[in-house]
Amino acid sequence: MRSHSCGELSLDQVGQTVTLCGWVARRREHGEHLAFIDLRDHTGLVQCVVDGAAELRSEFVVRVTGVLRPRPEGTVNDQLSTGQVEVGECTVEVLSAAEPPPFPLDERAADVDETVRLRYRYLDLRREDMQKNLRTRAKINSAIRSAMDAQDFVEIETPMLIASTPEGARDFVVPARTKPGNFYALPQSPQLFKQLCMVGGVDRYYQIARCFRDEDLRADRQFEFSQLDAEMSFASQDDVLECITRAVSAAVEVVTGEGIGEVPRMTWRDAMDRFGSDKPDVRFGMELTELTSVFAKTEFNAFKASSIKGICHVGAAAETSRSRLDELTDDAKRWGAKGLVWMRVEDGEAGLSLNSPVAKFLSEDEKTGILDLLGAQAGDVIYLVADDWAKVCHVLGLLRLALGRPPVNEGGFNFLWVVDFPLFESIDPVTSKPVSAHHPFTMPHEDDWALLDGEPEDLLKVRSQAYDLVLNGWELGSGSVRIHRSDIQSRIFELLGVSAEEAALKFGFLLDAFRFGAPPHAGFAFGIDRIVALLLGEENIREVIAFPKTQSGGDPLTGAPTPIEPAQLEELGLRLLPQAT
RNA sequence: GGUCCCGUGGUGCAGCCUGGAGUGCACGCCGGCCUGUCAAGCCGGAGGUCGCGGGUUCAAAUCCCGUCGGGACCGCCA
Repeated sequence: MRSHSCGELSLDQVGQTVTLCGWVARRREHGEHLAFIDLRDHTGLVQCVVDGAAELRSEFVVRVTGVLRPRPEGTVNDQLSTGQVEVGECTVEVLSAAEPPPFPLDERAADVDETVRLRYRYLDLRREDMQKNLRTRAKINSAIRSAMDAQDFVEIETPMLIASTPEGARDFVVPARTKPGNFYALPQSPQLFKQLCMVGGVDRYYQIARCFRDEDLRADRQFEFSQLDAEMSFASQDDVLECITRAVSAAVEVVTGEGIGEVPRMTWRDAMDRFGSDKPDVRFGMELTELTSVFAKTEFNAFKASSIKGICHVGAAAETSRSRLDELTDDAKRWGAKGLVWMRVEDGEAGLSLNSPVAKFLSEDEKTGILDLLGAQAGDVIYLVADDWAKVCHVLGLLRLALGRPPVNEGGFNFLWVVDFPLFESIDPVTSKPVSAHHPFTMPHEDDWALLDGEPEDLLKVRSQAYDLVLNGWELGSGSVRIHRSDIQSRIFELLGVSAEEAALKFGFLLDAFRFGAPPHAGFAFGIDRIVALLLGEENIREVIAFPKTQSGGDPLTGAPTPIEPAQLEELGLRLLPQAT
């Protein structure tokens, strides 16, 4: 049907008769007998010179046959990769007429209401940006698969219709026609199946898996998403990090032409202390500074707290108005702080001085301590939060991002392994049982096994062999060394307050499997949508998903979700509640 | 569950604060002119339930309340 693609044409093919197929991207008429058509396919644009174009309109699908020739002197277009040439002596066959598109299919589409783009996603996808994103995603998937194959991982597909488990995120649920009143769940991840693969002697498993979580959507979260899911037998944490780093490196190489070297590591504790986040964006400084000891004997009631930290926004005093400071204070309160103390650093008669509503409550030693530890200079703005350690880190971490985070496409690709996550994230105030930070099959750090028999506060100090991969402040994925010893697993369930009966009910098949000879194993999973978005400089994963959903979980193109017929409900043994109709 | 922002011809915006005739700009669309343009140019034209509902008012795109849709975020996402 065609001899060439539009974007591949260059001076090399001059003189050849070419047949091209594509869409009319633009038409420039110069009277009855001269017009220019920009013909577009997935490879790009090329200019066709035609004898009148009255019958052609935007987005008509045409086949053009003509002779490729150099453009006349002075008409070369440097903006276009095919700008040296044009197709002349054209005959044009209309393969499909088209209505005018509802929005411009060029770079201006970036400003169009996203709902409109999604309603006409098939038009949106014709755009160069979207073509690039889809094709880059495909290449990244391919590179990741190659990297995993080369490391002897076996690609295995796991079921999409599985048993629901109460742990973790809210499940998407599918009614079972053959067993009315029962339900399948869509997998939140293939977690249990990949561990069963290890028991099954697979040794190394991987899959680019579709996963489903019925939780509120965000710029970096959809109901359904893809992850590289992997699991290794007879492997340590270091083995996993090395293998995953190779896959990530292959993905990066698709976009930058270069792989990544060793990925730096940071402990969870350091990440929280210095950046106030378990997924620190290390593209910029403004680190949290520990100030608790400065206020050990303070007279200022608001600072009589177990933890005080501060951040210094260098040189920001001039640009930070009083109303902006009030906004930031409101933000801090929304994030859970009791308040936010701000201080403008100014030149005073005797060195630096602090301009702040609370300055009068602070001693000279305290003021000096703040300035010294933060290394503040005149013109800086200092923010302080006092509360318990976790709250202080959380609030200042969010404040740091609000004040200093660079645009998504700046600062390069700063991968980071965050290691030594705590095994338990908190003690439930009602049951006084610890709550798993990762999942209950995560292996505690060997050095901390003794703490498992200690007091509740000791439990919170237990580190796990769990690790996250972070890129520019986005959590790309997480993994852990799994518990393969039944004595340790029993102890963890005991601590979590999960009875043997309950464990058997929820995870019995896995625990059964482990009784038949489970190899030590460890694994990881990272989000494809996220890594592709970041590598392409997109701040929203919808830009790298062909048919994404809106924040409320709808699809403007198909109208999903929709009601179903009463007969369908009947067959499934379901009846709707009055408020659902 | 919560906070904030947005909604005006097909598209992007201005108008709203300070109420006074659907007013304006750019693109697109339709028609005409135009033989070297490339977001072609020039001339003319069509195109509107100001998201929806209610309230205040002599009068509402504009003020108030509610609601729907979209977006960002907190919670949530083992």
